Amino acid sequence: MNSITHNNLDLRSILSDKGISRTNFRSKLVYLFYSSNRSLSVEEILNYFKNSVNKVTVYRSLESFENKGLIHKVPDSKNLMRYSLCKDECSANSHNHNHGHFICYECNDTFCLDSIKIPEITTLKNFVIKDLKLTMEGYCKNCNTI
Amino acid sequence: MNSITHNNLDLRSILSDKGISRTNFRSKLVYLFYSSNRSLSVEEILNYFKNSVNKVTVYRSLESFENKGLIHKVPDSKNLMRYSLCKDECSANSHNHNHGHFICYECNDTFCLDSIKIPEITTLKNFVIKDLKLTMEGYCKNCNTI
DNA sequence: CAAAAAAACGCAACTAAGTTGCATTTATTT
DNA sequence: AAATAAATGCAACTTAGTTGCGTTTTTTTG
Repeated sequence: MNSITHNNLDLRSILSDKGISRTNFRSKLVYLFYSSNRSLSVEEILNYFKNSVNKVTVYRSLESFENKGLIHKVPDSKNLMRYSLCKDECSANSHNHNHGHFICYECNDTFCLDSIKIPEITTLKNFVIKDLKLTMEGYCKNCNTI
Repeated sequence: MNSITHNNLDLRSILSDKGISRTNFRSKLVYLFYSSNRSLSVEEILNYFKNSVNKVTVYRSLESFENKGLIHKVPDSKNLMRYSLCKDECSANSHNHNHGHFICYECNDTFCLDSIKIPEITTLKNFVIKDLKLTMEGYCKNCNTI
């Protein structure tokens, strides 16, 4: 029992492949991201692990995951940070998130909206764009009770 | 000397028109927004007023300005909140920010990019979009030293 | 495989942004 | 001008996130 899988993915080899140390906690954390398939906040992660892990470890693991191109940050308008799995085209050197995010006010879930392409920015002469985010907030398809 | 003007705008009547109390501090704050014509953080506002105003007052004034459709928040990826003047089409009931923002890593200034229109979102069935933000970060035309 | 090196971990203490309650002052309404 | 409503300042608090350091775990290397 030395491998954790999800949809035929060996999650522990994902850590190795990305150059992330395969500690007990990090293996469980990457499994949590893949199996829940939703964005997570630090608070949610701490609740999930029922305080069996220190918040410092969570912050440092998320930082490492982000640096190695495994997850990316999605800040919401209330200044709460959420973390979401990257698509394949992300790596340590370049995050490519050319799609929108939707954050639900009710359930706090984040949806990566691949269908919404962000237009190429060609009108910004002499600006160097390092990061680009299209963020929507409101009520998602599950929480929209109108 | 009972009016503060900027580019023929009577800034104090702007407060009255929006239904915001015309206190000493709020008059100065709205003048600061119009005259600097850039986004501001709470820290920058406190520095500008050299601690002659309490941070609680700053937060509550900004909250009031936002509720009345005078300014809007622009969160950056480091979870630092910035505040920026609204365009005319904003009111207490609806903020319409159908344009992108650019935040400079170097000078922290925020640029409202009216030239970049955000495409209409038509593909999100059963999602209720309450807020939409296109945010870019990098180096602005003044700080881009390449 | 064992030793050495590097990285991750937990703890405690800290920082910084933002909030709350309440008494006082200032603005607005009548 | 008096009554009412809103804004302000203060102190204390909350919450997210950070830092330093000694210990444990993982990875590298011979």
